Amino acid sequence: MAYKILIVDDEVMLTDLLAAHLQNEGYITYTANGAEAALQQLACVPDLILLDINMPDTDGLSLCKMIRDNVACPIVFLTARITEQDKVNGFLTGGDDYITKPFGLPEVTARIAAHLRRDERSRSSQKLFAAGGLLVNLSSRTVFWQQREISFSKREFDIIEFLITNAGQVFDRERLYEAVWGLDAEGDAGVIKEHVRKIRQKLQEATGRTYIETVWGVGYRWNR
Amino acid sequence: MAYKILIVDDEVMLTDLLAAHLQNEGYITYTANGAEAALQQLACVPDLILLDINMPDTDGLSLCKMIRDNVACPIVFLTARITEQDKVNGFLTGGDDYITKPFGLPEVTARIAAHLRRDERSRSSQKLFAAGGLLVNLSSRTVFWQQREISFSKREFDIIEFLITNAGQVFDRERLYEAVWGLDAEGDAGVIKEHVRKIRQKLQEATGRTYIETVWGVGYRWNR
DNA sequence: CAAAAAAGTCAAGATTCGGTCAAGTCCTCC
DNA sequence: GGAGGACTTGACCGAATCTTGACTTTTTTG
Repeated sequence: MAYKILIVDDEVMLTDLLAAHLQNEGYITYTANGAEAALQQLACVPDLILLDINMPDTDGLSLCKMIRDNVACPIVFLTARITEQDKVNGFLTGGDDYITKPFGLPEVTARIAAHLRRDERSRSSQKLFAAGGLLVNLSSRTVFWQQREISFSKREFDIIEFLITNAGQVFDRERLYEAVWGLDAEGDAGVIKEHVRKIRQKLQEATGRTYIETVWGVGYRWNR
Repeated sequence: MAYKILIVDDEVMLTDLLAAHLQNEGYITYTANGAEAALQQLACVPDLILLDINMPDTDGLSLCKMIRDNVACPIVFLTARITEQDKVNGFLTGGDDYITKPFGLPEVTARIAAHLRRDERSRSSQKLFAAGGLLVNLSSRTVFWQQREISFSKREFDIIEFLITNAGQVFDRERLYEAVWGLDAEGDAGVIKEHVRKIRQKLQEATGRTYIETVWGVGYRWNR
């Protein structure tokens, strides 16, 4: 299967060069020369994004956040340099990487290939979710905030697990109930309300946020 | 999109009954009354298979294996009972499920619907529409303009979703009402006027345009 | 140009939904 | 067999949303 790569940089010369090179390597490429164009191009649902975070007239961090909110693929940053501050700001999260300018084309292709391989492997069985200080480990069924563990009951964790592995998507209570209790479970999906309350309470207490958002009239959604 | 379901059982009465019922639910059905027929029918590339593993003259396990080697869709087993040994033998793998005989038709349809939904989710989890700076995400039910979210209520978003997935087409209020509220909904399609007003208001405020166009005497249309 | 028809606006009442709580049941581990 | 935690249930309340109907504006048509 051919991978789709979205290239975002303000310099047309550079995006074209990269696009030509990557097409040559067998990738399908999309380019965008600004923040707005980048967001539009997300509709192609790329497998990987090459992103210049130092584009003029663009707030790199919030563009990056927008991208992450809408697609779940690795982002490789093209940048003059990454400072410690950048890392703290959350530019780099789990699946991401950066390449400092100037760079050679072989370096770019090598990194891309490595990321796609890793992504491929981990997508099917990702067991660890990290999001802004919160660490959810599906294998050991534990949740940590900073160094401190937050304990959840079975049902509570099941709900978190389902939501977090489908982060960003909205599920109504029926679907959630079905997913956690099983297809043939009978009972009132209203229980979810109570469990969600408990989960939120614990998360709020420990982290100051609630993570699970209500979409009124529709259902719940895990917010990264 | 109509899903294709292959029904495999040696009892013609049963396959016919299931086929009739599922067609009624809007599925496209194919039937096979033996192992050989089943393998031939795989050519239709079904989205889900209902399979009796206790057919006479047939080794259920190897038939099942053959099927899996050729198509990658969930299989729901129809069986008298599943023993622990069956599970060990590998009848049940990741995406699969079983229904024990005797079963009711509602149970079958419920299971099928659930499996198809799950399958759908893993196949293409993000449904994104980008149009002129506007980013509409159907999975998370969010709408962004530049970096800023525009929030819509359930009905409002439902209307946007319908119009945007059928962008360019004109729908009269009756049709829109039917599409969003459901076929059997009773009520006045006049509500649409009010919801459209709210949608336009929010869009106008955020983006400076209205996107939903009135075709006088006919209906509404989403303009990119 | 005036009347009729269609579409848009507005405010208020009706309705639905989600959060919360308290109480009851079930289960497990001493 | 009892204590404690986990899971459910049902009722209630307030808030968000939906709907309605009267009214205004715009467009079409005779």
